[in-house]
Amino acid sequence: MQNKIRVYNTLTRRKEDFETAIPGKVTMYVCGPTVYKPSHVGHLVGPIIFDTIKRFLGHQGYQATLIVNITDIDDKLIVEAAKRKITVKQLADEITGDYFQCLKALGIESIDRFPKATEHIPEILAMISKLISDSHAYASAGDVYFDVSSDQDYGKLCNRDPEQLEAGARIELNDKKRNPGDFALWKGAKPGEPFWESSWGPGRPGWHIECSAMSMRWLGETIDIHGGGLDLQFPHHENELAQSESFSGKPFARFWLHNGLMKTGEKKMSKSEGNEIVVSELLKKYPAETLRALILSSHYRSPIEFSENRLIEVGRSLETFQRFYERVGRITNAPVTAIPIWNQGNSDNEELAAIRTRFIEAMSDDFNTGSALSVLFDLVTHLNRWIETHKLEKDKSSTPQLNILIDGVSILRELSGILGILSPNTQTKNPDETNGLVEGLMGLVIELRALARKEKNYPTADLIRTRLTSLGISLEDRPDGTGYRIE
RNA sequence: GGCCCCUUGGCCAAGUGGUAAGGCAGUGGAUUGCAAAUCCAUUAUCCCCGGUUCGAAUCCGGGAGGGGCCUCCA
Repeated sequence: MQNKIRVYNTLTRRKEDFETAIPGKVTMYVCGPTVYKPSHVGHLVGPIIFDTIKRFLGHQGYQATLIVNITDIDDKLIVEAAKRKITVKQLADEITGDYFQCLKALGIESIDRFPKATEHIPEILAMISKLISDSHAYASAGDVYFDVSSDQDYGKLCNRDPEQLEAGARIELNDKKRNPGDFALWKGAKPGEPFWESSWGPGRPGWHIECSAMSMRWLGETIDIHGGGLDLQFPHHENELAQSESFSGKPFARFWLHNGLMKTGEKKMSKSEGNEIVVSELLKKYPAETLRALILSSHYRSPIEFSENRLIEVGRSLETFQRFYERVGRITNAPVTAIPIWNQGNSDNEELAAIRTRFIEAMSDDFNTGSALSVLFDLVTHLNRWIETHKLEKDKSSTPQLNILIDGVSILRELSGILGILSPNTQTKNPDETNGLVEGLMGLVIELRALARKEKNYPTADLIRTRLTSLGISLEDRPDGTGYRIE
């Protein structure tokens, strides 16, 4: 029943058949944010993509579990909290709240758990202890380091020899380390810093160990999908992989998926570049679905150039769907949401079935959302053409043709739900529109204009329309009457 | 310096061996009193040079341009 899914695996650098450890189940771990500054657009790329992947896997019959961690203890948090004269906890809570709001706005509700580093200190300590006793790590003056030379495979994820890594020679010099490439599992606390007690003295976890500990705690020693931004491939994921497999002796993740990075002005968007677009600010100006659609319009491994122009362009393309929904609503005399989603695509109509198959195949090929989205445009064009060919706007009685339209809408709702976009009525409505006053006034104006048109008083009719346009209201004379849209 | 990736129409973007999806913008047509919306049509020497092949955007080699990682980063 399940379609064959192909996935690009960073570890092997090729597309592979997607097979999970337990048939029918998928465990997914995606690296989340370090919560010290509000989320920028780049931070949401991963969540949007992996949310979409989970939706699709669910649609294909998998039972998927998705976990995204929150890094709530880290040097950057300590610095930022000190700068703002608040505690690390206060800072983490505030920024985590911002992150959750962004996720909610973007329709990301599929994440099953958000484990926090600070809530997994016992697991982290246990893991470090075992790594030390297995000679994969060593304590050194209050710190604990992972011994890179103890791992034969080190470098396999990013396809590099340890010597090449050292050749970079930009690794921080630290005489507590045996090898320059060794990385901290535990960092001894300096005076005034937050700390947890440990056998090696007071301190805090290193950056990478939390993900290993939390991934294993919630999903087991081998997970199916480990995801994150391309910039995490090294050193973060390489180190996670090394310490996890040294710890368990088992493969840490079956598939490593890395999403491309958001760029602004040719450069990667990042806090350190100082070119980041804060999501909460952006969402004041643009619907969240537009941002989501922008990200899904290209392949997840490609870099995305962010600009407001792009966002406006995508928003414009999305209007086609909203207009279509309104058009269908007028034909069926009910909101389009009243049309159920059958989720099985068992339309008798061959053309609809073929379109649906194209979508599933696009998604099955390494989650090609851009290609899948184009299928949805084709579907709407097909259905608009269907409406015109069969004059469904003029003859609204129930006919086989109308039923096929409804089949098509059901499929559109089903498929767009996988991408998490194109939901009806999600465009921000003008609040005035809901209180009935505008509606009443518009009815009056349209009636007056209809009278003028009847008398062939076109200058007056056009004056009304032009003036409304300048107010941001467009009139549309349709076969079944005049309608209006507020921009 | 090392490792990796990208380059498709005005812009964005699918497409890994059989002669180019889709979106935005533009143009022409249908429709309309005129528009809008919708539909139809239309816009590509696939960065350059060479090679492999009956056949390449797709594979190989070289070149140019751009990006990522090697340090915190989604």
